[in-house]
Amino acid sequence: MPASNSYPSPLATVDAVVFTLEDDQLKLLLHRRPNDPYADRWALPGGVIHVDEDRDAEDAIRRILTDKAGTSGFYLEQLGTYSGRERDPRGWSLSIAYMALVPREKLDFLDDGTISLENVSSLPRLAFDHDRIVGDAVSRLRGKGSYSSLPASFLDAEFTLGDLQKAYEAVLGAPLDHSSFRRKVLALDLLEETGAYRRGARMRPAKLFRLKSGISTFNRTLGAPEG
Amino acid sequence: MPASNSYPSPLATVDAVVFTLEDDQLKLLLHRRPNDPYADRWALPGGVIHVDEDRDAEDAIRRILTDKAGTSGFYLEQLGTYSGRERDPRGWSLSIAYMALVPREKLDFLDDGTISLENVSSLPRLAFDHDRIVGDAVSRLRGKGSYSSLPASFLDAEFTLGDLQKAYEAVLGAPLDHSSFRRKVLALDLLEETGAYRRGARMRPAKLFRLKSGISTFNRTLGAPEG
DNA sequence: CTAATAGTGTCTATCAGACATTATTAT
DNA sequence: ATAATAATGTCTGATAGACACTATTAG
Repeated sequence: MPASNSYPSPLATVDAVVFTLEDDQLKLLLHRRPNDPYADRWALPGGVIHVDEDRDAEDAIRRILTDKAGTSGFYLEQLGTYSGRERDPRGWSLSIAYMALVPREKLDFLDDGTISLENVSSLPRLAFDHDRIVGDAVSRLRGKGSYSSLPASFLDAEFTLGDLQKAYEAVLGAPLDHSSFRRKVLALDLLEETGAYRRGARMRPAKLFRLKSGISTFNRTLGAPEG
Repeated sequence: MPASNSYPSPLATVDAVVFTLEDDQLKLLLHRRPNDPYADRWALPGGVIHVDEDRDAEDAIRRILTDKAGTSGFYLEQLGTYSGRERDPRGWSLSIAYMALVPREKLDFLDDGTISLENVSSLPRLAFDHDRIVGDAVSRLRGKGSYSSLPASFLDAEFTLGDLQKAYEAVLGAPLDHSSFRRKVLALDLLEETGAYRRGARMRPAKLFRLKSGISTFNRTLGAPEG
């Protein structure tokens, strides 16, 4: 319920946890802060909403990610909003946090030391409350990974079942049974064969698949995140 | 990444979708707007964040719900943030939306026509983008209802398995098999008997249970929201 | 007795997980 | 032939869903 004008509005920003897969490892994109507060500390890429330019908050984070990571057309989902008096030393602030899943090849940034890909399991301490945001993002990714086709967002449009299984394993952090994985994924009827094959050194060629339509949520679980 | 001060911040508000159970029906709390825009239209209860008074956004919505619905100590979860230039005719705005689950007896409001409980399946058209927020809230509630103990939040501290099943059925919008429900709920080991019984007219007394600890997410599904 | 809800027992189709086996390529 | 990955086959224990049955109260 938007209303009156007697109260000052808190500073509104957007931040993103950008996941990608590199060497079968789950990594995320960090940005080194040039200025105070938390100068030189790693932080999530983000920025201030431009009310004259951004149609909504999602617009704002897409603009910023295109600027900082040279990427567009990726999976993006709102994580939640982090707010309060304590999270920024400059005062009451509010950040709408997003989670993005990007294939490694779509990321294009200057490797000048201000942007870096870090392994999710060995992150440095981050600025603001960004450690907490990353924790929430990893939980969400793991959770959704077990009942949706989310991990396919890390892959190119065409991929093999082996690629897909590796993506799921990286997301869930656990190995999956080869046979069960294939059986269940194919039973979900989300993939279609392209007709082509990928050939590699000294091995049987693998069928290439692509995602069928817009369906992305399963009824059956794929891996076992827990017991 | 909170930052500079050259851009104006959008108006920041909080709104809540307050669910409750009345006559085994899923209902939600609406508030009739006294002023423009959308004067006389039903809307979600909400209000502006008071940066001098509220520690964070959750604090703000709790303050407002206590004022408008006379309730506190209920289940509250952030739904998401709705933002943009179009959602409020007065300009770029941002609302952090919450979902609350409250037992009917804990709701205490004046029945003066400005606050009302409406059946979820027959809602009037709401102000702003509140129809969309309610839709998202119902989806979330249904989704979580099938793999968590969320629906128990509608009940008092002590309840029978029959009460619990009715809560699940109201949330999921479908009848559940009596025997399977009991078997699965008890297997989850989330409940403990109080030792007492509830007696009713012409029927066998039912054991009273309470929720055990803070656990609330299942590994097994309870109802079938889909197939 | 009956009505009403509480609570238990059992059968069956399905399916996840484990594991074994066969297939196809490059060297 | 061998190494490597792709793809298929089969067995088994667990369990969701359906349904029938028994238990305990008030009137």
